[in-house]
This record gives sequence, C-alpha cells and structure tokens, in this order.
Amino acid sequence: MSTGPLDDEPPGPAEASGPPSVPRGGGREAITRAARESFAERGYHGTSIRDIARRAGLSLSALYHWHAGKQELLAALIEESIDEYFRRCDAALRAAGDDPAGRLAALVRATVEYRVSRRVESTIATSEWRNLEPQHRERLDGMRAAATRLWADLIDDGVARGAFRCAHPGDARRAVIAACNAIAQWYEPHTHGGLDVTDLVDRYTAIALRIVDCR
Amino acid sequence: MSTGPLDDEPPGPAEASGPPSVPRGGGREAITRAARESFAERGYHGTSIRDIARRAGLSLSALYHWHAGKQELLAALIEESIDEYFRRCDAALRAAGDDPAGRLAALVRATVEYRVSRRVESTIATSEWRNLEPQHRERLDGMRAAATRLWADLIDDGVARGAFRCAHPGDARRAVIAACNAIAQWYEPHTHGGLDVTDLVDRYTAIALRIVDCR
DNA sequence: CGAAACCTATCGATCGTCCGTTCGGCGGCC
DNA sequence: GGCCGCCGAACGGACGATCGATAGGTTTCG
Repeated sequence: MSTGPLDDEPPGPAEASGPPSVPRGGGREAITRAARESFAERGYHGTSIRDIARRAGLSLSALYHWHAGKQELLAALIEESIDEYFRRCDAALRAAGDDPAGRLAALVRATVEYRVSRRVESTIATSEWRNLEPQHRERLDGMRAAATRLWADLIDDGVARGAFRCAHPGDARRAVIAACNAIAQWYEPHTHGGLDVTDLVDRYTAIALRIVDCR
Repeated sequence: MSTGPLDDEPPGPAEASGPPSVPRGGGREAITRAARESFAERGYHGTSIRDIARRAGLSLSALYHWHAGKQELLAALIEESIDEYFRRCDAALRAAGDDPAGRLAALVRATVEYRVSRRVESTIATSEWRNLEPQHRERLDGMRAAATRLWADLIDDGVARGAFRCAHPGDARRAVIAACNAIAQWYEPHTHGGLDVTDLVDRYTAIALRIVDCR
C-alpha cells in the first residue's frame, strides 16, 4: 500500500533476463527481516539499528540506503502487518454467507490463522504501537479502526437479527478479539506443533460463539 | 487505594508525631511513582532515568540514593504488582464457597477490579516482562505461574465436577484471562467513568461463565 | 569496440547527543 | 558532629544519523 514499488523483492536474479541490480548482501529484504525479528525480541527501543544491521549481515550505512530510518522501519513493518490482516478478514467475510454465526466463524478463522502464521508481526503491531510517531500513528489508527469495525458490525448485526443474545455486544467483541489475539503470545510452533491449526480454529470458533451467546 | 504519596510508612508531615525522617523531596515514593508512570507511557527502554528523576522533581543522584538502578526499579514495580494481584485472587477464593461457578465469578471479580484499579501497573507487568534480567525474571515467573494455576485448578475442577462443559479447559482459561486482562488496555476512567465497575464485573462474569460453558 | 559517465549497493569513519552509573560535596536536623 | 536527603559534575560507552569513498555493473556515445 505504501512503501514503494520495490517493497516485495528486488527484480529476481532470473538467469535468462538481464541482471537488473541484484542486491549482493540481501538488500532491503534482509534488513526488513532482521528488523522484524529484533523488534519482536527486544522491542523498538531495546533494539539499535546496529543490532539490525549486524543481524542482516550488512553495515549501518546499507540500512540507511534502503530505509529512511529506524522509525520508518517500524512503521512499515506494522503497516504491512495490519494491511495483510485486514485483507485476510475482508476476503474471509466476502467468501462467507449471510448467516451471522457463519460470518463470525469466518472472522475467527481469519484471525486465528493470522495470529498463528504471523506471530512475530502480531507481537510487534500490538506492543510497539505506542512507539509510532504521530504522523504514522494517525494513519495506521484508521486501518486498525477499520478492522475493529468489521467485528463490531458483524456482532451488532447478529444481535439485531436475534442470532446472538449477548447483552453487551461491545464487551463480547472485545472479549473475542482479546482471546484470539492472545494466541500469538502463547502459541509456540515447536511446543504446540502437534496441535493442528484447524483444531485451534474450531476451538476458538466455539468459544466465540459462546461469548456472543449464539442461539 | 494504592499509590498515594503516603501509601507506605513515611510518616506524614503530621504536626504532632515528630521525629522519623520526612524526605523533603518526596523521596523513594516520588521516584517509584514517577518510574511507574514513565514505564507505562513509554516502556522500559523508552524511558531514561533522567525522565524519571525529572518527573519526580529530583536529581539523578537522588534516584540512586533510593534505588539500586533502573532494572531494580522495574523489577520492584512488577513484583509489587503481581504480588498484590495474587493476594487479591487468593483472598477472593478463600471468601468464595465451593461452587465452581461462584469461584469463577470470584476470580473474575478480583481480576476485573484489579485491572481497572491498577491499569498502569497492569500495563507494565504484561508488556515489560521481557526486559527483566534473568535473575528477576526467574523469581517472578514463579509468581506468575502460581496465579495461572489458580485459574487452571478452578476450571479443571469445574469440568471434573460437571459444572463446566467446555471441551478444552486450557483454551477456555486462556480466553477468560485474555478477555479480563485486556480491560486494562481499553478502559479509561474518564471515558468509561459512567460505567460502574460492578457492572463491568457482572458483564465479564457472564462472559466467563459462557466461555467455560457453565450449565 | 572502447572509454568515459553514470548508477547501485555497500563500506568505514565520524558527528553530536543521550545513556546508566559513579563520585565527592553540602545544607539542615538529631 | 554525624548522618540523612539531596545535588552537580563527570565518565565511558552506545545511540541514531550523516558523510564521502569505492567496487562493480550499465548506459551512453564517439
């Protein structure tokens, strides 16, 4: 959405085509990945740009060649994360039918799968939000609000149509979201590898349906 | 209840009492309070001890006169926070009867009241945990585990006795705890002042009972 | 075809600032 | 006169950021 034409990958090192600039040291992507891991492990202020550069196997100057600075690195990471989450939710809802329970299940599935598959980014987005400078925070607040609205509209609709009987939709919404989001904090692929993600989705769908008191 | 300037023992400037050392500049308590607010607002690494000293209205040296350093300040804050939470839970459970639903309600009440009344400490304890050095972390991990066990034993017992019908007690436990803990992140006394805490307790008790599928 | 100009990805060195911590001293109440 | 609460100055190091240089590829052009 934002950070430029080369956000994904520098033109491939495809053999046949002419060799258009192949970052020798891994380039932008190596730095982004290193920043993601470092921010997740030690937090924004606990990570120095020297840590990031070292992890990427590049120099401090290479970092500044590819990115505007530490703050933009954080903002880009969070933006990409929220953006993907929103797209997943949107797609899940469009594929779902009209039944409130089915729509809630779709949103829970999208969220659980996202939290499991993007644990690292999830941690950053939730715990480093306050370290965004106002310019970035304002922009990203809108995206966050849009994702929240997906949940709110869905639950309000279910209540209005009598499918959900919970007395306080706002609290139900916060409880469901909090429960799903917390997965990123305790789920460890090594430890819970035996737990199939589809099982996890089923369990949290059942919990969510009970929270909204689906008849 | 808690963080008042005279919460501990430093005898107030009461006229009659007299002798025992009254810190002129607010002393230890002023620094602890300043550290709590700063850590909560900007995080451990985002806060400098100069920020803390300035906020307390004292010099950098005064901070070191009262505390061993930045890390000990954080550890003391978190320890006090967990310790009080555990004592509240323990008291609530001892006052509760034998009925699983009643015991769960007691634990939810203790947790919700705690998250609302100690929002600031709650934020620090949950988000600055990783910044504890190993020695402190190991000690505090035990306290955290004890609090989790309170929930786990209660829910397992309810399931064993047939009062709760949820298929996966561990997931129910994590969902309930996550929902209650999240309150500290969205509840604002100014905004939600009209919402009585007893109402909030009732709402979250209902949600918790639905999560564990109480018959 | 070859050279000169240009671009890209990277480097090492360096800037001024802020960090956590330490130390010696000083005024006022016992 | 000694201790208690507090201060200012200082230390070495790490921080985020900037700079000019360079190796090697690409384009331009005579």
